[in-house]
Amino acid sequence: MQKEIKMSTEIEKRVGNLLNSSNGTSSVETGSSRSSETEALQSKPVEIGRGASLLEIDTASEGLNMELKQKQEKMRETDNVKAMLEFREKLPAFKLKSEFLKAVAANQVLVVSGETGCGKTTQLPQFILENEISSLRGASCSIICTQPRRISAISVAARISSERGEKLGETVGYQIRLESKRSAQTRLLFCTTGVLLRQLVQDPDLTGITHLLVDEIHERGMNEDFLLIILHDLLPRRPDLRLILMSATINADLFSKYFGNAPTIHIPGFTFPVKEFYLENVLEKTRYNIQSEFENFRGNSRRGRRQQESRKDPLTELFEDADIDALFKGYSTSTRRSLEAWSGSQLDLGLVESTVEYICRHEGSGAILVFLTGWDDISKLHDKLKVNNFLGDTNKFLVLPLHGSMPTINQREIFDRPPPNVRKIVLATNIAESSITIDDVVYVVDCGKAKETSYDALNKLACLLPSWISKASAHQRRGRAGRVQPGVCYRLYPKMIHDAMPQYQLPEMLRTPLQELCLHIKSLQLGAISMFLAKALQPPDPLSVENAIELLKTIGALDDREELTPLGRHLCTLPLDPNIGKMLLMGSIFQCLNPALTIAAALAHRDPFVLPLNRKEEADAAKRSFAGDSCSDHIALLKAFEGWKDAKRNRKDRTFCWENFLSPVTMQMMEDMRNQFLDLLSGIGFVDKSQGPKAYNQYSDDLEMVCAILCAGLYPNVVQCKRRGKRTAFYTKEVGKVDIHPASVNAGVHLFPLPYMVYSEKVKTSSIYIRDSTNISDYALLMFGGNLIPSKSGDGIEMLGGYLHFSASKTVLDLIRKLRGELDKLLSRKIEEPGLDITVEGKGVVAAVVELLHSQDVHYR
DNA sequence: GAGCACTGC
Repeated sequence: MQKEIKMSTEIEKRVGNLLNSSNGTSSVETGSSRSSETEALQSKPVEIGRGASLLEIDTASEGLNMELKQKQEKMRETDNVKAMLEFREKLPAFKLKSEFLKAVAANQVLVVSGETGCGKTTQLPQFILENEISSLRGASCSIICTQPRRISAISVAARISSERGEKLGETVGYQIRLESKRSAQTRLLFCTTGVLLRQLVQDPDLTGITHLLVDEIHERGMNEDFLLIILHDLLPRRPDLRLILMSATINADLFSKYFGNAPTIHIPGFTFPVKEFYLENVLEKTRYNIQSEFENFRGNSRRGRRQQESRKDPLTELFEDADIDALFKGYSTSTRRSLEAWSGSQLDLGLVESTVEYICRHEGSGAILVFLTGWDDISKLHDKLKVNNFLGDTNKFLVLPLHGSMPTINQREIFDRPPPNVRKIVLATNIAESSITIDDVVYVVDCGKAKETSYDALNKLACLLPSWISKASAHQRRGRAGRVQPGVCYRLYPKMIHDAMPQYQLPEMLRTPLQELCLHIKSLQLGAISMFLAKALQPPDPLSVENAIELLKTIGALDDREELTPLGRHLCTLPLDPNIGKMLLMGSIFQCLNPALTIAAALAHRDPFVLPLNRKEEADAAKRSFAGDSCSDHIALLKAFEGWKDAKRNRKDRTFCWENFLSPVTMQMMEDMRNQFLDLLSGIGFVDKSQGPKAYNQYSDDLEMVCAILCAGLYPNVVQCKRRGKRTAFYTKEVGKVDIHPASVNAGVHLFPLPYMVYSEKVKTSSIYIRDSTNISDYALLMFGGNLIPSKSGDGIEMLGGYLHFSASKTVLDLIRKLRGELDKLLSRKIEEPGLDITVEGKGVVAAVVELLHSQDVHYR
């Protein structure tokens, strides 16, 4: 589609005059649009600073060694610590203390496997600390233990401090993003894996660290897998460093092999037994009658179903091909009929409800935890339980939804024991599998599925689809029932399906886009990206790696030789997705600092808008009112934050959040992250804090400019809006037609003032959705999008590898090319020399760009 | 005509 750009002669004249008025830029080559970012940013590396290491160690002094030892021994005599010790001695880990310490002394790498409740996380790091201190090495030891989640870093550090009879932050501390409790005396530090990875940029050899424990590696998170590759390379350079890998029992051998058959210690678990039932047993107990969704089709319902649904997962197919009558001979007719009708691809909420009802009627007291896949299931089951009210008295039940985006997420009710005779029923997603632990759960109902991300490298598409969980996850879910007493787990899928489940989930590195990881690899100077990633425990698909590198080149972070450009080096210092980092930098450069900080914080963290169960329409309206007529989810986020800041000044922030369906915790996190970004921008010279906020916000209230900055950052995430009669259809280069996500402020809007959208997230679920979007103009794209390529016919401009075409009169084209050329020159100078004041140096160019952006609405309506 | 797994710097 050729897009014609009509510019009024008046605008043409005004923009031209402004451009020509700019300092010393009269000798512009008009055809030089290719000399933009990527090329111009290649020279002059930016120094990546070296700072202090995570634990600052005093030079080991004998006096301090003795002092630490005496203090430890003195504390052991206190009643408090004695009582703690009594408890600790009952943990399975305690019996292996000396074996563990011997193994640590004798081996550089040790793998410890242990089930939940064995005490490995709280005891093993503590054993090392105690041993070092009593061996008079307390002053020089420096133990780090990484955790995948912030909460566990804090809670484990707090637990160990109290077991030692100390205050948190003395010898035991923690450090997570934007929050730490540690001191000069801290010898054992719990941090998130992400914090350690950032620290590695400044201290690649982990100088001074004596012991490193990496916990929960069986989860196969991206950070943990990444860290293991780095450590694999680091160990030969640091023969004195001790590495202890901690994993659940399941796949300890894999890690041992990766580190040259490192010795393995196993610690038995310490939880109560949990009985398990599968679908066939549950049906026998509940007598629930599963109705086939294809009951209306002629003949065999299963065959009818198979004809209806073309592509199914192999597990579901496996069961549908099974001979039910032969396999389940001993079972009742009604169970067999239900098994015939059961569909593995669709959750039967009636079955879930009936199982919950069965537990309430026939089992003893104790909370029920139901694992479901998402918001929809939780909402529907919640309504069903409330409406059907199967046990008459609603006061006897406390039904609580537990979903990361629901406003109830921070309520204490979830953890509190309900009053006697009241049964707590928690309807949860995967969040209750490892992030949130509810102690009093005795019954688990597991639907066997979870929404899982995957990455389609061919279409460069992230997917979020419900799929069967792994045996490891099923085991973990079951274990949630046995924390305080023996429990029961009701699995709402046949045993046959369970037996066919994959042993483990695919590692995150194989399920996610890799651009942020690739940038991190470059910043740590770990060599060629694909060579480095090939060394992983399970290396990602080369095509995924290629896609990530290509994207980094497109946005100008890497050059043709895959080396960091000056822009790329700046992006390395920002803990953000490269596109969002670029948006932030561009915002600070073009005088939109406050909006850029806010939008970057909102996109990097979770969505501050909560999704309440019953007041969806109101929540939707609140979001739309923030967006006004901007046609932008990003502007809605910005306005919501600004409103919150105002409310906070008047101490009305709680009410403001409640009325506008915002999460107070997320808003606070956004504010803290903004401050961190501001510090980092100041560190690399883009912001001079002594200048005050006004110095960087000249265009912060200029909507066109803010949207242009979004375009600069989010490119090449561009959507074409095409009019189809009274509606608009949306297309991307990679996957063709897409839909606006129904939660977007742009959903249901039929006509847009401007011809393009930029977005930060595109996810395939039931359809391919653009989750957040901002409507932008041709001029925003021409000034801040990708490089301008002359079209083959010579009378236009192309972008996005020829996907977008623009045509205009020769004078207009020349003006656009000239202006863009000047803008790119200014930008590269600024990026090489962040202190440069573009309001002085590039006054004319910037003014001309602003003029052009403001004229955008004259040509599309 | 429709929908929002979960972490982390």
